[in-house]
Amino acid sequence: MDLHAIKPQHETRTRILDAAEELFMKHGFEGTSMRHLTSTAGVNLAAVNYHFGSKDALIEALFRRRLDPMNIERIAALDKLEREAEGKPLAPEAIIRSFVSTSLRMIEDEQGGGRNFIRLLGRTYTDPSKHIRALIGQLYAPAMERFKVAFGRALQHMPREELTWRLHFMFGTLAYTLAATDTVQLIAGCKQEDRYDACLLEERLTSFLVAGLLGPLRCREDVRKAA
Amino acid sequence: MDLHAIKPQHETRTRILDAAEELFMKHGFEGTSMRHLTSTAGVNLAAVNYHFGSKDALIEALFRRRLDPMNIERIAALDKLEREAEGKPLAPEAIIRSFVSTSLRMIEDEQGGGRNFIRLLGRTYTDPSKHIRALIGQLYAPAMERFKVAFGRALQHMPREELTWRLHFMFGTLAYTLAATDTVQLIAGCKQEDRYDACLLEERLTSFLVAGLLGPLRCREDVRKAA
DNA sequence: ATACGATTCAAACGTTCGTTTCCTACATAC
DNA sequence: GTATGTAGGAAACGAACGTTTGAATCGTAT
Repeated sequence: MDLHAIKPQHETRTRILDAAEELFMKHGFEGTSMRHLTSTAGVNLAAVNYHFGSKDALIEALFRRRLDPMNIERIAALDKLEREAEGKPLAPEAIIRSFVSTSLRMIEDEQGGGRNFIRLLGRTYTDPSKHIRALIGQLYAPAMERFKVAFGRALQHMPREELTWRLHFMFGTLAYTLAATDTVQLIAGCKQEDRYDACLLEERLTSFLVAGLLGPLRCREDVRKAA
Repeated sequence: MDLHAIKPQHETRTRILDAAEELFMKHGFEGTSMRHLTSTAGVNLAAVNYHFGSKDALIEALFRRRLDPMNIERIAALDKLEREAEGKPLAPEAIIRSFVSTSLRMIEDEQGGGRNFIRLLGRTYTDPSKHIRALIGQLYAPAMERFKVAFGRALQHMPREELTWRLHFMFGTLAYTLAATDTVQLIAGCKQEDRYDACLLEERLTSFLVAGLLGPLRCREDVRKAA
């Protein structure tokens, strides 16, 4: 339990988590067998159950490892924004950026498994398993609450209900963008080169989200008339 | 092979497809076993392999049954728009509507399994399996090409590359919205009542997408400066 | 009545799944 | 030295998987 023993102590766990990110991203949770997973990680078949307890517990540990620091970072970025604004309302674009860039920067993490995780995460928002969706929702809850309040303050003229929906759409756009880093082919004709240019992607995505969030409100009559 | 024999002939197939939509949506492809599927459908375990050949072939048939008519309907709606416009460029909002409303109207299909299918479809755009994503892409290809051209004509000032990305974002927003009809809780505080009001949802989603699509372009300098 | 193709059925196929067991290896503490 | 607790490894567990088989059943045409 001494300090100089810590690294080898956790090495197996880390190898398992890294392999899990890669394989769960490639083949899904149910599509990845423990045998495939442990042999990719270069550990014994029993290692997952020894270190994590079960496959489900491994999945939970996998998301906690990345998501908790990510959301802490997001909240810190928002805190910094608000400190600098000194009480003045924040620009919606700045709030969006502080949320989005945390995810996008991880896409460029080539050597670390960040990119694998991000794609996996984007897809898991709509995972079939209620249990997994609940886990993700729970891990996101603190940051989400914080950002909802911030957007509410920045857009005081917008009805709360409308805001909730627009945040939902924004969140969905981000999730899909993260998950579909190679589904771009669906909308054929995309150049390969800038697919992973996270900086350019952040600009494109941000301006889309800002426009969507600030788009003109429709009054009830408009809605009824269109129906 | 006579006409009066057709209904019972296809009843088992239909029962299987309906049950598959429900269970694949609830538990995913790999999470749904043939035993669970066939017992839910009220048919024999061997029926799937007899009528479809394999589980994979069933998945393909499932998507073809709904997606082909949907895309035909979409293209027809676009044709009608262009006929009525008599050569004048179409309003982007009208194009968006003709794509989106086909999906959203199916959400309200309670008794038919339309809602199940739509949620399943929205999630499958980012399915782990390359094979399945390729299938979806192939089934969408004709309609997608058609809509890309229509948007290109409606937005001649927009660089093709930018347009491609915005269509990608729009498609993602729609996909997530369809898939996450109960993940709305992530952005907590949503009223239950209007969750499935497809008409209201269409208005909200359309105005978000229109705003995002038409949002201000950023010139290269803006992008660089922000980086 | 008989023959025949299409469909349904119970049972079994071999494989793979997540998990567990039990043994060994190796530290550190006494 | 011996004891002790942590980690790795080989083998096996029972259960569940997708698929196949061969016989039974049905409706229809001869």
